[in-house]
Amino acid sequence: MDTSGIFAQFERHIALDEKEKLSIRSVLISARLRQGEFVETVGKVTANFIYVNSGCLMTYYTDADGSDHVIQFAMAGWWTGDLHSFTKEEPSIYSTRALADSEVFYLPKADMEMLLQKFPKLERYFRILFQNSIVSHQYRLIQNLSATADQRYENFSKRYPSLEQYVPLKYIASYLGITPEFLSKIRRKRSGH
Amino acid sequence: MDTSGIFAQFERHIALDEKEKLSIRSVLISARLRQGEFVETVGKVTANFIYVNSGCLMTYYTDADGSDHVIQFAMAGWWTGDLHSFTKEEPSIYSTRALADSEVFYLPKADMEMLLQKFPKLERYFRILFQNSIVSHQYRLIQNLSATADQRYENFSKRYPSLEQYVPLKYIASYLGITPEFLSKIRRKRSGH
DNA sequence: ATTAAATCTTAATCTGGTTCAAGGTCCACC
DNA sequence: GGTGGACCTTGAACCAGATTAAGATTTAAT
Repeated sequence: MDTSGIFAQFERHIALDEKEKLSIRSVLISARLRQGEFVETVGKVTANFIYVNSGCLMTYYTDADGSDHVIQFAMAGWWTGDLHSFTKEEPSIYSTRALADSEVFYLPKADMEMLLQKFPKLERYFRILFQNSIVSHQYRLIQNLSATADQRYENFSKRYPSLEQYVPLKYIASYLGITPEFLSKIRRKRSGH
Repeated sequence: MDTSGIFAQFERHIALDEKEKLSIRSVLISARLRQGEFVETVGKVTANFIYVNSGCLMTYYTDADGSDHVIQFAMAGWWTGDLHSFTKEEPSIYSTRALADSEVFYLPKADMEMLLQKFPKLERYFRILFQNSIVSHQYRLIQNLSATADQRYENFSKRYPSLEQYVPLKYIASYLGITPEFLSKIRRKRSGH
């Protein structure tokens, strides 16, 4: 599978020489996912950090009532997975699945740790990645605390216009923290009457 | 000011020798804050990453209506600040202030970058710190999406028992995403009738 | 092509939580 | 020791969004 995308991603924050790329390439596991296919399931330890090369993945939490709550969508160029399970090696409370046919690279935990030891600049890469991710999480939190469903939907559409193609509305509703029915109402109002 | 706490914190994830500690100590700026004092205010660029040595700080967002929404509390041993403003050097949308008399260390951005260059193991420290922070943020997001105010309050009390001493209830309500009035109602129900 | 399943919409009703307004409590400060 | 101010509580009216149930539309499998 083509690794130019993932290296372009690394090189947004750090420089890599051929030797380093070779090491990284040698541990990445490429996989093709069919739409709907599960990557991680509740109860199993997350063995890999996941890079989305193409397509779109979704990570969600299923509560006691059986309702799903979307934590994040991951498009091409994003990393995803359950960091809690991955870090602590405890069973995951989330599920991750493909929303469209997708190509991903798995980075197994042991290999990731090896790479981090061997190339400290990768620590820098992931430090920056996670730092930015915190900013996004805080932004979303603020949105949920202070904006109406209507405003949240508008911001979501602006922020992730491409997602509305891939993603069924019910998952967008879930991401926004509302029901599909209410999103439907919002959309009708928005579209004129 | 006593730096043993902050180094103990570093050493939870990385080992530091005396030379490294000296470098770090030489750039940390210690400060004492009075209860209520502002550390960062809306509209100004966040110049420092902030370590809380003792006491308790709070970071919050003030929306268009003038309501405050608490993003995080930071107790002794925690780092805090507006990572967006700090990273991008854009005006902060958050305020940070002391909830009790507190001691903090400021780590100015330029010094932090210098330290990260000089001691790559600090990249590792902050990578782990941020990685864990993402897990917490996701946990809170899930709570807000799937649990009732009642459950959220219960979980908060269990998770941060010490905070209920420092923190006025109205800020806990804000953190939970409800009004003080409704928190009051929840507390009454909880305490018998 | 046909059917079944998943998704999206509509409308009526209901509820968790807000808003508004008032009163009570606990300080700090002159 | 009283007065002002921040905080907490209470209750009534209200609303954003949930729930329930039904129908309409799209998608995918046979």
